Amino acid sequence: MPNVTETERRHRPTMREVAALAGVSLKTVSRVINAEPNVSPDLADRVRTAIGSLDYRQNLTASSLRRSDGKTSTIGVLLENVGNPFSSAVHRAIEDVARQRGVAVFAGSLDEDEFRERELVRAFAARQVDGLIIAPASFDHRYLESERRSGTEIVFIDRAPIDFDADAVLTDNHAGAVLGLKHLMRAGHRRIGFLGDFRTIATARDRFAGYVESMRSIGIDVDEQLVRHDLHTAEGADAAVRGLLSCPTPPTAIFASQNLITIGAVRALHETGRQHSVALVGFDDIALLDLLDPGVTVVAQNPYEIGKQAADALFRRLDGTAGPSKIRLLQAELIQRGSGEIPAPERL
Amino acid sequence: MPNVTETERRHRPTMREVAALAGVSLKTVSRVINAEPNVSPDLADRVRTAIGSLDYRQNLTASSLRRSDGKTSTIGVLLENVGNPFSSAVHRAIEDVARQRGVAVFAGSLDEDEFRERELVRAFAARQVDGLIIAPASFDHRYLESERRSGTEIVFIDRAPIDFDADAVLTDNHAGAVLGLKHLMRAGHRRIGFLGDFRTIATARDRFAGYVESMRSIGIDVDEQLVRHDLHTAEGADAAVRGLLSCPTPPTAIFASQNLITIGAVRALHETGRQHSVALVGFDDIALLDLLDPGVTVVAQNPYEIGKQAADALFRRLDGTAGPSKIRLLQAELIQRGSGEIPAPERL
DNA sequence: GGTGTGATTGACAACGTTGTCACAATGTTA
DNA sequence: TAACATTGTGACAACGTTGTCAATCACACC
Repeated sequence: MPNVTETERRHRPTMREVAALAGVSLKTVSRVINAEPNVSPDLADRVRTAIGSLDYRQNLTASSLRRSDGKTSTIGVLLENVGNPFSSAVHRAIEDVARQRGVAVFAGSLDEDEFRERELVRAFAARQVDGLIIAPASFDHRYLESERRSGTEIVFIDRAPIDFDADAVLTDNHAGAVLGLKHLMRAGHRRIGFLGDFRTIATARDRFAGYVESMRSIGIDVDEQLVRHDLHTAEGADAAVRGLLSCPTPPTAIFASQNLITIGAVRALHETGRQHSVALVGFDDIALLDLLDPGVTVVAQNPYEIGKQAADALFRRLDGTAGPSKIRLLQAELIQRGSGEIPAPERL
Repeated sequence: MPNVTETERRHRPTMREVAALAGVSLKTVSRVINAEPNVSPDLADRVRTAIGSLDYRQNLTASSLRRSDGKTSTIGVLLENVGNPFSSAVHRAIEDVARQRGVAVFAGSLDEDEFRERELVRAFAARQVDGLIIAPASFDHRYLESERRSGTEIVFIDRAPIDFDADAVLTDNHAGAVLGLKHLMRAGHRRIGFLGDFRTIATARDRFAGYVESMRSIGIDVDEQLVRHDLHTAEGADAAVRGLLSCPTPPTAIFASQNLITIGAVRALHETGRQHSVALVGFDDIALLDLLDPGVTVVAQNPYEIGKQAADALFRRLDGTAGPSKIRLLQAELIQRGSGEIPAPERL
């Protein structure tokens, strides 16, 4: 086969070429492609034949530019990190819903970076997405007003919108933390360590608030020595747990409030041989936690459900549903596997 | 604040409006936005002020429609499943490379479905992506010729292109399997079970070929009783391992040739209490495998590196690099953690 | 036969942008 | 001073498509 020349190479067949080959007008081709009524069967056949022989593909960007509704059948998803298990489960759920509607999905990672968030919103908006699903890294979402004014629907996930009115699908982090802590307390624990993510993150603050409230509810004031904030990696959590365990009066149980933190905590407990004596409850489920010894008890969010509900909410808006914005609050679930049921040692 | 009316709502400001406000021509606005030379500073300032006060955003779809190169700064990524750890690590790597170039990334899951692959290629092509990175589910890639003819660059990952000439980034699955099996053999194992994915998948066949060759190399013909193909889920693998273990002459070691299969195998071994007596080597690494007891020895691919090299290759082509297509073959790495070092029992 | 109705078809403009070109103003050279 | 290059600017067409509208045709009705 001879080399394709540059001119041949760059060119996708256009409607005009299909029209010429079929011997009809441009508009008739458009009608066939968009399945508009009132095209005679023989012309339609000729058009379809021409489409087949040229291997014509519609240019959706030109189409949506011209269309009156301007819809591109494209949405953008902004996640913490497309590579982490939580985000990617959310992503998959959104894709499943979008797929049924022929909607393509842009995805991007924020890495807790506000600047990156705005950059991605801008990049997706410039590509005329119909809607955005955002797990925000920023703390002031007023900048999104101008996107919405221009017709982009927006749904928040995981973290609530701030100074901005929009639909959201969230987990009740406060209640989730309380669930985990009450469980540890039922096993007799009173000295419970808390491992938290960056306090700039609203969900981290909510989980800490749940911890504080649970402790207070049994008349215990929070002991600062048992609290480690601003952890964000497994390594940081590992070090934090080693620190807690070497306190003069170490905790008898640990509440690890995020998945990477749970991994770090598990590692520290295993490596110091304390996994059977110090109780542990994590937040967020991860594969294989059930196969550890002991299995790790967690308060599990349902990331797939978050993604699904967010996508449903977004498409409902895109279908024209009006009405006040709605926050959907999902409840986390306690999964008992052993580590959270380790009883507190006898009181001294 | 009064309600935004429908007309206000749908409308993004256009260059025309910016031009009117700044008192210049459309083309001058275009020049400022594209940083073309030869615009007087004061006009440029007026344009920038107008852009700011209208909160104008360029419409990239219109721009790329008009541009001579037709580039959209958008690529599409087709993965097994955006929600699984391997795919999502690849995805993240691609995003990181794309980000540096201001390129947005579409992602989609194939779930081993050829039809879905074609559907997604079509969906992304209709949106005028500049390039595609594909972990294919199909077995004949000639249908992609027409995409490439129209200027879309294509790079394959994980699985080689078939009847189609394109760049690819692959792991040497055959060598990887040999690596794992030789390791088990060094620990004295001769009866080694094999757990394989669908044989329709080329990588699964390669890994099995590595198993067969390794066994033959020490003079052992493959015992069909020790081989279980066409597993695709953890549950299937779990059942398969239970089956293997209840053979009259069960294997002393197991090679689990994929990540979900490894999870199922680990589960079966733990639940039957054989995790310390039957050796196990898995293919693909997963978080927490190191914390199990025993830790799970694996032959690890490097999904991030696959994604990174694929994106690099794609952008090199998009930058105009010609030349014959190139297959990059990455080597898998053995990570010893305990399960693969369990010695074979004394010969009878 | 005149008129209305609906189906079929195409010419044309427009979506928001950039490429091309023409033109005026200014500076530079012989 | 004439000729010419350079800079700055805008008018216009075009990218590939769809919305609008008008024209044509067949048919049915009074």
